[in-house]
Amino acid sequence: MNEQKPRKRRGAGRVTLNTVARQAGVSAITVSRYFNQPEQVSPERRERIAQVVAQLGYVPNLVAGGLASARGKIVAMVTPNISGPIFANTLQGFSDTLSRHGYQLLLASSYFSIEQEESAVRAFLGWSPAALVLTSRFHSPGTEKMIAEADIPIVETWDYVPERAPLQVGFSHYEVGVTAARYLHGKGYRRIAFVQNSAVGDLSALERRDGFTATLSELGVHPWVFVPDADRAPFEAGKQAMEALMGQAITPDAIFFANDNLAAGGLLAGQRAGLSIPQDCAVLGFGDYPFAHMLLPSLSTLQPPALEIGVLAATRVLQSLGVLATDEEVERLNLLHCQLIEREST
Amino acid sequence: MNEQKPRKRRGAGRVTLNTVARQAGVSAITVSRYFNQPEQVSPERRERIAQVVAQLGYVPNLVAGGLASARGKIVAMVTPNISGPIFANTLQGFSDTLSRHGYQLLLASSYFSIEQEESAVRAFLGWSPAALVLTSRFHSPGTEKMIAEADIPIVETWDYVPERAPLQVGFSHYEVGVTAARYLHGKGYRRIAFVQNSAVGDLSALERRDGFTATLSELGVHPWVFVPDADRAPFEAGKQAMEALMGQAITPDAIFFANDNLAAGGLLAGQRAGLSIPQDCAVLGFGDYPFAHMLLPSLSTLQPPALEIGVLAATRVLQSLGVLATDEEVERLNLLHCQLIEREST
DNA sequence: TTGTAAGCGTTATCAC
DNA sequence: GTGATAACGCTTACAA
Repeated sequence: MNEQKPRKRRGAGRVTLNTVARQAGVSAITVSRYFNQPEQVSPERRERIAQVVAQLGYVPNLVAGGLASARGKIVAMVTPNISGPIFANTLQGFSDTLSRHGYQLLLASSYFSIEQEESAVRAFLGWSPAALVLTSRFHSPGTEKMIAEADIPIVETWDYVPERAPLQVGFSHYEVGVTAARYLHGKGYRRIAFVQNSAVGDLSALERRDGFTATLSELGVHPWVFVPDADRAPFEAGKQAMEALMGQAITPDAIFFANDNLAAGGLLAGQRAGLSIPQDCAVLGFGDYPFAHMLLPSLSTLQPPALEIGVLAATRVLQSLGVLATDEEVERLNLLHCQLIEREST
Repeated sequence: MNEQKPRKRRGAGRVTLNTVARQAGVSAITVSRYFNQPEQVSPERRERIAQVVAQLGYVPNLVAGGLASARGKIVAMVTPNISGPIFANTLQGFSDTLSRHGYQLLLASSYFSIEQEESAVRAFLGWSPAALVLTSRFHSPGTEKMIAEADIPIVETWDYVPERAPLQVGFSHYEVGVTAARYLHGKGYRRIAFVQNSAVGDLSALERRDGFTATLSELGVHPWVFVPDADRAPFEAGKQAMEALMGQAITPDAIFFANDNLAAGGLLAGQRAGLSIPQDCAVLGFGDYPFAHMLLPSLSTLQPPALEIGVLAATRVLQSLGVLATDEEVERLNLLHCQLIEREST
C-alpha cells in the first residue's frame, strides 16, 4: 500500500486573492471585482492588479468561489456513452460552446442504465453545478426527484417531450420512424422489416420502431420486426438479422435498421451472401455515423442533428444563466429534425 | 437581456451536514466521518445517520469539502477532441475507471492547439483537481510552467517520452512508423509513399512519418512523402493524395496513411479510379477506426491501445492518490504498443 | 469513538 | 469606486 503523497493542507504558501491584494496595495474584494466586474475597478488599479497577477502567476480558486457564491462555473452532463458515434458530436458541441464562455464540463456516462445515471447525477449535484444536462427522458424515480428539487436549469437532450418540465432540446424518435416508413413505402418497397437494437435500455430506438410500424400499418403494409440476440455487438447483430431475414421463404425488399452499426453489419452480410443492394434488398440506417458515406454501396440513413443539439443545449443553458442574452424568455421547447440522407443503399 | 434567475445565496433552507447532525443528535464531524471514514463511527450512530440522510435527501456539498480539504474528487483531462474516433475510447476508459472510484471527470478539448490547451489547464487548476491528464507531450511554455508547479499527479498520454517528468502512459509513434515500414517492405513492396495528416498541429503523426521514412531509407528504399492541402477534411485529403500519387509516371505500390480517415479516402478514390487494392496498390492506415473492418476491402491498420491507455492512466492516477493500492511506487513509465491488424488492403 | 474550534479562499452585504 | 466583515459547508487539528 503506497502512502498518499503528503500535501500541505491549509494552503501554506499558496498564492491567494489576499496575496495579490497585499502586493497590489488594495483589498481582497477589489481583486475579486477585477476578475468578476472589471468595469467597477478604476483603470489604474486594474493595471496594477493585472501586473501582480501575472507576476505571481495567480490562479483564482474556483472551488472557494463556488462555495461563496453557491454557483460554480461548472455544467454537468450525463450521456449514455462517450466513445460511440452518436453522442460524441453532441458532447463536442456542448463542451465547446460552454468553454467559450468560461464554463467547465463535468461528464459521466450512464451506458443506458438509469441507475448509473442516478448515481452520476447525485455526485454531480454535490458540485452544485450551474446546470445539469441529461440525455433522453427516461430516468429513475430518484433522478426525477433530484431534478425536480434542484434549483438549477435542467435540460433533456435527444428526446423531445413537450409535457415534461425540463428544457427540451431534441427531436421526435417516433417521427423518425414515420419518415423512414413513408420514404421506403414511397420508393415502392412493400416487404419491409425493422431490425431492433441489441442494446437493452436504448428505449429511444423502440420509439423509432413504433413510429415505423404504425405508419407502415396505416399504409397497408404488414411490418416485420426482427430482434437480434441481446448480447451481440451491433455490427454482429446486423449480420445476424440480415442472414435470418434473407433465409426465409419470403424475404424483405427493404430493411430499416435501428442504427447504422446494425445496418453496416447487414450490408456486409448481404454482400457476402451475394445479394446486390439495393436491388435485392434496400438498407436504411439511422445515425449517419462517420462511416456511412464510406461504405460500398454508401449507406442511406437518417441524420440526427447531433452537433446542433449540443450547441443549442449549451446555448439555452447559458441563456438561462444570464450569460447569453435573450430577447424574451429562454425557449423551453426546442424541436429539431433528422434529415434523410439518401445514398446508394436504397 | 434576460435577468438571471434569482437564487438564494446563503443556502437558506439547504440541507447541510449540520441539519443532518442536529436531526441525528450527533455533531457535524461525526456525520462527516460517516461519509469519509465510516469505520470510525459506531454502528448505532451509523444507522441513525443513514436514516436521517435518506429521510432528508442530503447530498454532500463537494465544493465545500474540496475547499476544506484542498483536495476535490475531481480529475481534469484535456484531449485534442472528443468526437473523433481516436481519443474517444481513451476518454471512455478513463472516465469509467475514475467514476468507479467516486472521482468525477472535468473535460475540455484542445483541437491540437497548445494555446487552447493552456487555457483549459489554467481553468482546471482553479478547481484544484486531484490530478491532471494531458494528451501528448507538446505543450506551451505556460502549460509547462503550470504542470511543473502544480502539486498534483500529472499524466501525459498517447505519447511516451521517458525523459519527461510527468507520468507517461502511451506508445512510441516513431516505433509505429518503423513497424509500418518493416511490414510493407517485408511484404515485398518497394515503391512506398507516406501521406501526411492534413490537420496542422498533429505532431505525433509527424513522428510516425519520421520513423517510417528513416526505416525505409535504412532498407534502401527511397520514401515518398505526400502532403495534402492543409484545409482539407481527412477523408478528402486521402482522396487527393491517392489521385495525385496514382497520376504520376511512377506510381507507388503501397501507401501508409497517417490515419484511417485518410486511408479510407484513399481507398475509395483508388477503387473509383478502377484500381484493385491491394494488387495495384496496398493501403495501410493507422488508428483502427471503427469503420476499418467494414470497408471493402477491409483496411489493414495499426491499432493503438486507446482504451488501455485510458484505463491505465486512470489506474496510475488513482494509485498516485492512494485510492488504489500498489505494492511499490507508482509506475511512472508505462509503455504500451500498437498492434498491426492485417486485413485485405495490404 | 466523539466533539470543539479554527480555518479553507472566495463573494455577498452593507457602509463609506 | 472601495473596503470591512461575515458567511458559504465542510474538514483538519487537537482534545476529551
